[in-house]
Amino acid sequence: MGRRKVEIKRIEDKNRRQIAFSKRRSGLIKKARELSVLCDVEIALVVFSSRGRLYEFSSGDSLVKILGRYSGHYEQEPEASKYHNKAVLSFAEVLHIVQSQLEESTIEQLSLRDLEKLEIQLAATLSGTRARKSQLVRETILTRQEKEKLLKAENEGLEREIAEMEKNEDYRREMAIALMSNTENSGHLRQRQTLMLLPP
Amino acid sequence: MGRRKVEIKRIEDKNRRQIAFSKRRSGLIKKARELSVLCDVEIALVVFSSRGRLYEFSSGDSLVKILGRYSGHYEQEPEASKYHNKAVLSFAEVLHIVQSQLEESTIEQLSLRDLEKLEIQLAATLSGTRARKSQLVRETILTRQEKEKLLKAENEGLEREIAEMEKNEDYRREMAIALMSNTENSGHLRQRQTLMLLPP
DNA sequence: CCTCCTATATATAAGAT
DNA sequence: TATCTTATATATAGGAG
Repeated sequence: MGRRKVEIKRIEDKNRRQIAFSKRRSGLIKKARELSVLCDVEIALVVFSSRGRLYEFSSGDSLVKILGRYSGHYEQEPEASKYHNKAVLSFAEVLHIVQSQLEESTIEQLSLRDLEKLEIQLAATLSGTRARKSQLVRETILTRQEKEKLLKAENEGLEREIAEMEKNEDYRREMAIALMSNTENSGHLRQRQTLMLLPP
Repeated sequence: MGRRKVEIKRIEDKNRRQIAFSKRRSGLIKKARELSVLCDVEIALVVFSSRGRLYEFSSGDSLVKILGRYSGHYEQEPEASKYHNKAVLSFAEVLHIVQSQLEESTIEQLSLRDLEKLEIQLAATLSGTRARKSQLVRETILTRQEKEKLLKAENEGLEREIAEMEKNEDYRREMAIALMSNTENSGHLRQRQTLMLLPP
């Protein structure tokens, strides 16, 4: 698009590369914005320069919404939903670990803006792992036995989660959202849900 | 860039919007790929169509690498560093855990189980940032105008979430649970919760 | 939803400031 | 490095299949 055609391969000249980066980065972000506005869609774009600088664009109102759509996407994947159970297996455990790391330290001191950046990046990263996972899931076949084992473990995990939820008002909603994306059609959940809905 | 100039605002005609989405989406992804190749940088791009489909591009060699750059970025932020350090440390810890769990493998080679562990941890970290964010929001002094704006946006988001959920029986109860646990300080939610709890 | 077509609108490579 | 200029390369709107 310039005076001459450029091959799409790494630009070796450092100077030219930097100029191209600057121009194309802003062009890319502009395009992303246009697409999100014109077509009313959510877009998250993150660019890391080779020197570690971060550039980003997000159409995002709230990440909750984006993630909601995201899980919606996978929830509708029939193949994958069968196996999502697995993810719940260690959720409570891991959540506990991560929270104990983050809670105490300085996540508390981050600004809203910083938190949002963090969210965007986590979401982008997450989407990468999930995409890869669904690909794997399509290729994977689990035996019935394995499934049963997982279900059992999952129920144990859920009990812990619920216990935790009841301890911490602030996290309930987040937990539920997180759970939502991992518990789709799990029949063994219904009973527990019913208990929640119809407390004594 | 076509037969006529197009204003950058939501395309109301559904058909034209869909066509523009398809064309521009592929154009955007192409541009992202070109930028990452030409300038040798990491890029993550995620696009959610309004109907929940997911499109993405990632230059990502490995997530680990991207995460590494992420922490590098924040470690090098001079002004914010005193606040970021701790958080970055925590994040780095998480990263370390992930890495030690996965040992020598790259993300491309991870097992389903490992990917899910990674996903879980990311999701958990995200939930931590979101929880912290909503706390911050609550603590922040907002003008009445700002509050109204937020509530309106939130309700709109909720309406969409609910619309999506109503397509799927299995999620109703989970959402009800999630909403239930936030009844306390969100008056604007109550009405909707009732609807959720007592479906037609 | 694609692909192909064509006329135009945009993006951008070089160069200059 | 940021901006402006200009020639050219690309992207894409509208239409047809």
